[in-house]
Amino acid sequence: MTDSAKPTLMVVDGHSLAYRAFFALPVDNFTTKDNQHTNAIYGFLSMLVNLIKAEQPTHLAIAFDTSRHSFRTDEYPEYKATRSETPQEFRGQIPLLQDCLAAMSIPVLTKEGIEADDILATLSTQGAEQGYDVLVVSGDRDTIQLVNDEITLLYPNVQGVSQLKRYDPTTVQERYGVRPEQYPDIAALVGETSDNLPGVPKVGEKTAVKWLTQFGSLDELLDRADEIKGVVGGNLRDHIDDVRRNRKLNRLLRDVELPVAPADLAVTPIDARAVRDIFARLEFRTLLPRVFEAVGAGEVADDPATDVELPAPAQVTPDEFLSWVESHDEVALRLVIQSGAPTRIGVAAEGELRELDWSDDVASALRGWLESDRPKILHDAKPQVKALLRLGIRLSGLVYDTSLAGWLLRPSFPDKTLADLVERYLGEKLPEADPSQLVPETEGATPSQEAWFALRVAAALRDDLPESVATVLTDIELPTLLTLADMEVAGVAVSHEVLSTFSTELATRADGIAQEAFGIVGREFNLGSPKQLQEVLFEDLQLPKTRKTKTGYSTDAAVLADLQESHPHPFLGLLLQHREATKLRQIIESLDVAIGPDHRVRTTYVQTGSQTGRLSSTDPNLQNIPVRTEESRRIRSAFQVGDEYEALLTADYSQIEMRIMAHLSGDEGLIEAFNSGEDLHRFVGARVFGVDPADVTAAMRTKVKAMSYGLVYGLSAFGLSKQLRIEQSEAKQLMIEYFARFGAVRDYLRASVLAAREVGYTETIFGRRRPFPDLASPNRVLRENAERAALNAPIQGSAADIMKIALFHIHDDLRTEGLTSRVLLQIHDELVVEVAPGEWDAAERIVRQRMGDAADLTVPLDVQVGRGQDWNEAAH
DNA sequence: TCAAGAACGTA
DNA sequence: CGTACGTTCTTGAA
Repeated sequence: MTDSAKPTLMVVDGHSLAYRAFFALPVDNFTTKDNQHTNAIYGFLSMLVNLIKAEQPTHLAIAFDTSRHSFRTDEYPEYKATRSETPQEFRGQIPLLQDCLAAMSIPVLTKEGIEADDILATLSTQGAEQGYDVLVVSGDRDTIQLVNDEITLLYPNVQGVSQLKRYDPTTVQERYGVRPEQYPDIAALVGETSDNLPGVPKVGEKTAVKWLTQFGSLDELLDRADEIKGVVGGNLRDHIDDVRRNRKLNRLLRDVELPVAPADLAVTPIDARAVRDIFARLEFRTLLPRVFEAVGAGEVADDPATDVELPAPAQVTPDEFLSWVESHDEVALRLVIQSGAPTRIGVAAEGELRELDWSDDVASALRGWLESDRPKILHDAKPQVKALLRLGIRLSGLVYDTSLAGWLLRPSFPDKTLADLVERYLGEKLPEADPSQLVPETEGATPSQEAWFALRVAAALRDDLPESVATVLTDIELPTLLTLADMEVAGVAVSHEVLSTFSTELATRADGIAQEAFGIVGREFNLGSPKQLQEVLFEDLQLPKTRKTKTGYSTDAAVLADLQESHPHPFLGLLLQHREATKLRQIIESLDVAIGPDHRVRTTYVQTGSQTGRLSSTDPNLQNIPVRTEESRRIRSAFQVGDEYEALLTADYSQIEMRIMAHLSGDEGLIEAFNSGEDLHRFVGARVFGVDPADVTAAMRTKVKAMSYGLVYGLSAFGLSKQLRIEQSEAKQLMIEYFARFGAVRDYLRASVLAAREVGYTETIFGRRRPFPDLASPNRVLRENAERAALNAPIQGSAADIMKIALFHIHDDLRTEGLTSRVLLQIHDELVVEVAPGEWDAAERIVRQRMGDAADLTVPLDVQVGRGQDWNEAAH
């Protein structure tokens, strides 16, 4: 251990150690879901954490090479020339590693034309002179020359980076037989293959050490080279120039000009929030606590303060509560909800808190205020709005929802809870009771205290939210929230009878199929197990191996269809049928159990559930009810008009994304297509294939349709060919022809991604933003994924904006016109409305008008409306 | 008990 | 090697 009286300076060669980690750790275990390799980052950080813990450095820096080019390559172009290109998968990790280090407040040092080891040499020399114990951590043997009484080298073993060997002057002497400063002489004689520095032939470490001991120094040896006898003597004389060159190149620079001195490298507190963010992005879970432990809890700069002084809630009477809230312009409100009903209410404004238990008296005292436009700030308002709705109270004056604001600011990183936001935007800790303890040690925050936190988070978010995004919150998301609350409370009537009949049918059929399949295979097994299925397909039935997955070979529907074509086998068809039947049955079952006592199913729309601005639907998901096949639509026929209502109305936007594409790109051809009244794909097909619209064949239409939709997703020729099952060359030709007629579309898409790279985010027509840091990533896979998503985001996002605007306007119109009809479901581009007796015409008028006018585009928004007793019937 | 992966439903 | 979601099941590790 080091002398505790002296400060310890640790300097690390980031490049060489990360490179070793890169080869030591299997990449398969260290790849994020979006394909970023992280093995080098993980390995390096893991080693670093262990080092920090073991050595407790007071000063720390990591040095990196800037490029292959350095003053050494200037002098000797062949230097390191035989090294194979560092893999892209490695290089892509370096910037991310440096981001991690930045978050950990560890200085990263680089200098153009200088190698990391020269930086280490300079810093360690300075450190030793200035009275530090110095630890050099490097995987490069040249750093052995730095070792002295003050400077210790930690050098990784062959196995990797988990074990580091300590070299002080004694161990160097033992291992190499010379003093540390003589090591470069040995290396010069022996040569260094990895640096492409040839030494003297037939001279190894043994001989080199013997010579140096004999002659005392390298200069002396070279001067008296003719005294060496034999073949090696001749070799030495022949290669004297090489040896001199090697010695020159392997001397590390100790006087590099650096912007920092050892004293500037004092260990500083880490940025806990930044570390958490980047580790989450890299999907490091176990590393986080190790980092915090190594640096010591007290040294976490941003670690949320747990001892924030909370204002005390004042318990008041309902009347006092009311007069208090009425005396404040803007208050934060928090309702505690249990089993869907309020149990307690708290408010906060200007650092003061008021709260009380919920009761009928409270409800009647506060109803007026709750339903007034007096400004209210909530966190995750929807469940609270719903609880009030069930009591017949319609919350109004919702001016801010911190959950929505947090999501709008960072849609990719949903800070779900108030605690998350408090930590991120206030750097404090929201007191939470430990739910795992029956009698929690720590008291959770009271409702008014939570309101107080929400109030302050709202203030912080208002500062951070760009104006256009704030407009999206106020003009789109908040009205949408109130609409969704009504939709969720309403639910949709679903017939258990229709479902259970169908389910029984499917179960019988699936059993029959399974038995038949087992007969063919000759044994019974679990058809739902991909693993067992692979045995059957590729071993028992000897079918050719398919596309590889992480765990084996794919057996998905597309692959099975391909197999069926190339190697027809009755089992394959049965398997597909079995899958279909069991899948439908699953969906039916999950729907069936969700039916409430009033025969209605209530979903929850997650307003912060997507990165593009779309809604998502859970418990159950009503946005993925099957529709594609005739049979599966039987499930939709179970969604029926409720008692007291007359019909279901469905309304959907036709080709909304292509219309947005036409609007955003300004493509004359596409705009004409939509204004012509002609079927879009027929029109496009006519242009692309140079025929009359009437002569567009079904095949042509299919192709341009796939192309048009593919455009919105950033489709490649490869993907297009795969989907259409045509040659890649044909797909390529199709794309060429398409863009020849609709070139502005391509121009727009290119420009849009380029602009996103510049500003770092995409924007919808209405100003909703989505950040795309990866557009600048050196990792190709990551970057190209980001490019496709960035291409799609403004289009899908604008469509989502438009639908939300239409949705809440329809909702509001229905109410202001005093109608009972109500919106029940939103499925991205479709709405389902339950129409009360006698209200059909009014409802249809409102729906058509509001959907058609939701946005002012250069092309019309076309709306298809259907009517029926059930969802399936209404779709026509 | 949990997380990951495969598969598959929707727009 | 096409975007955005949620759910179900199996499997293997904890």
